[in-house]
Amino acid sequence: MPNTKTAILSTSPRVRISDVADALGVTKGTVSRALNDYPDISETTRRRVRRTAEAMGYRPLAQAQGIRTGRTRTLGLVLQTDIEGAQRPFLSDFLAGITGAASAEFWTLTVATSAGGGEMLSTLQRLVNERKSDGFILPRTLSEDERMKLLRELEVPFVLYGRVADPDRCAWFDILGEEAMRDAVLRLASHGHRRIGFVNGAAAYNFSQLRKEGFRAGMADAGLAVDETLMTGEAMSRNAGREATCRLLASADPPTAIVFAVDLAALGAYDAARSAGLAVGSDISVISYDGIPEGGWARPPLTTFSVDSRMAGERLARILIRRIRGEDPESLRETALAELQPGGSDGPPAMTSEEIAGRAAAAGMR
Amino acid sequence: MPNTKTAILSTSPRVRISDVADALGVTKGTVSRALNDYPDISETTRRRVRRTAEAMGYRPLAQAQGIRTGRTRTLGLVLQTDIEGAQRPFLSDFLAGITGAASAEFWTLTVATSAGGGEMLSTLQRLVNERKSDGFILPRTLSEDERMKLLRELEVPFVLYGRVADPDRCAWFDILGEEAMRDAVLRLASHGHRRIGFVNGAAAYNFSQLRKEGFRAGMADAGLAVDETLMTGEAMSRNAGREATCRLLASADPPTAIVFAVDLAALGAYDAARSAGLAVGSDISVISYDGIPEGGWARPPLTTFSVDSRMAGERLARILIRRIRGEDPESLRETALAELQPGGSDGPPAMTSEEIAGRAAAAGMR
DNA sequence: GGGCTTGCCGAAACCGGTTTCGTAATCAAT
DNA sequence: ATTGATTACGAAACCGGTTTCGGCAAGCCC
Repeated sequence: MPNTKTAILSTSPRVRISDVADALGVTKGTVSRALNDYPDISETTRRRVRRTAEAMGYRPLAQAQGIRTGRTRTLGLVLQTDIEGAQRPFLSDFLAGITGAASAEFWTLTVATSAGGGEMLSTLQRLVNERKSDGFILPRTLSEDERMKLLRELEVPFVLYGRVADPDRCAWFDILGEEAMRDAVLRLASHGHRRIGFVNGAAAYNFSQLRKEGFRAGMADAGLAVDETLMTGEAMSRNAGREATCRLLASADPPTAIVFAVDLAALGAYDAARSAGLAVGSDISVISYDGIPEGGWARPPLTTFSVDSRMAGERLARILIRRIRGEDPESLRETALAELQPGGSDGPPAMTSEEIAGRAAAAGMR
Repeated sequence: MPNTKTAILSTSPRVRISDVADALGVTKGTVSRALNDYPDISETTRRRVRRTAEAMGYRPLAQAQGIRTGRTRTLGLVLQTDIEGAQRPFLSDFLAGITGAASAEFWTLTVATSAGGGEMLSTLQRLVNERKSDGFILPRTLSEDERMKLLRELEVPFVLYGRVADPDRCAWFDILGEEAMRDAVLRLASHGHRRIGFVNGAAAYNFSQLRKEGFRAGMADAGLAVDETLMTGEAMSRNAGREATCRLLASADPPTAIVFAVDLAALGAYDAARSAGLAVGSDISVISYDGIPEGGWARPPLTTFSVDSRMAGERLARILIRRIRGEDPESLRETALAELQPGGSDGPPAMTSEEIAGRAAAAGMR
């Protein structure tokens, strides 16, 4: 009866697979197969191995497994840093969500950044090539997303934060922004608004298409006609939001309420309203989407549909892990709703469209 | 003459060390030693190996190296997510700095998060144990930093973002916040202010001690006496800043200017000033520190000393890499200055201390 | 010219795992 | 009882590197 050491009570040096094997009197191959659910291991042995491994605190070294399997239980996230503010406020929560869910299954997160789109692709390549990541979370899905194309080609698993028109081999998680936009319109309509404008985000993002559709759906549900002159977009920053608002206010028959696809842009509406001498929340109503903290500090606080970034990170991580483990992407598509966070930026219209036009003209917006 | 393949023109599969060795007609041991500067390789061979490896696009697989060497060219960063807003605005830039500098030397970044301090320590342990990180960047240095103690004990390299009293085996990078506080006082004094208050951050952070000293140094340089009743602290959020400001305004002989250690707190001063009917920038002057974007949107824009987080990330990454490579920590200590970003929140005093006291009393602050 | 270094490299062990292959033992079928 | 298939595991190769060890050849000294 050889090999009957009982090396329990592991000190600081790592417990290796051979330690577990020795303690059980089997070979490390057996331990490995038992832990990885190979079919040629008896149920009895599997249980014995499981128990002892657990008791000894054995955790396989991901990088050692990786040299044979090619996988190291690592998620990848490449952030694009040249885009306007966008992900800033959420980033911390988003990362917390991802790493929280990942570490629960003993996975980790590798983060990289890139400036331009080209650099983005080469960064993905590099991470794949150096096996620093088994798959990727792709935030900010574009309608035509080259990251997606590349990873499909390389046959590297990924999950989108956002949806996409061509769903071939795509897993995703997304917040139903279109529902929020729809609800925003209905809420404004119930306040009594009939002329409602829409300021969208950049058209390159897939979410912009969806939110626009949601706005239209809301208008239809409310029995209101969409005035195409009150639809504008490409507003991803506070400044762009201010300019877009000024354009709407300067129109012949300005809106009494505006729905924004992006909070940052909605904050610009505050600046524009101040210039025109209009009070946000009464003279002009604003509802937006994102739930950034600055919205809560604004006066009046911004009414917005807030997104739980931490939950998004968690669910994305879990989906990606299942995807990497080989599950069918078609079955890995989840969505959630944004949550209305009522502020003081919307209410019954205190002014008519004509009166607003007058104020705007007086402020020299026309 | 065996082994004379010339497997140039690598296709998609990785170039392995054995490919390089075969191409040169040497063993992989020789290639490895040549690339890692072993002394027992002739200069001629070393150059030949270098050139061929480069030409073939060979990059060693970090995880494969790691199983023998224990190191995988990976930096670690553990973010604490339960603390108020603090790092939010900078995080994206900070990460961009770290990963930019890291990837330039073919290193990567592993990010983890933790809620409490205890979880923080176990997360560090886990990353070290699973060899997911060769060393750590520790942001937000505390005066008594347990992370530091743990890593010292485990003999894992780290670099502080911030300085610390006990510099034993510590490398660091820091912004000289005390200099900024000093300059802030001098600027206010040159405006003509003589009663200047100070609102510090949380005392647990080492930077708070330093910034307080900087404030005192500035007062001394300006020939002004420090009134201890005008010194307060623990203001890390907008709300806390508002409350601290109210306390100062409610004092018998309130300040005409306040220096803040943290931008977020300074924004709270805007709220307090509004409540008291005081105009920031004239009735009451404010200068702060951090350079968060919200400061620029405030009205008037916040005068602040801004920190280049991207540069901080870059330098921290470079220092940590050198530290991991074995350089002496004593030689790895760098600092930089914050840069004054003038806004409209400071200027010559438009009111006396008595007048301010009157306004505060009228607003019911007393 | 013989012994002793020294420089330089090949051979092989090693790191901590996974996976293939072969085979002893068990079981079912003839 | 013999055969054939199955089960369950040991032995060993393997992944892509690093590091130790040993030995050949050239250089040095006397």
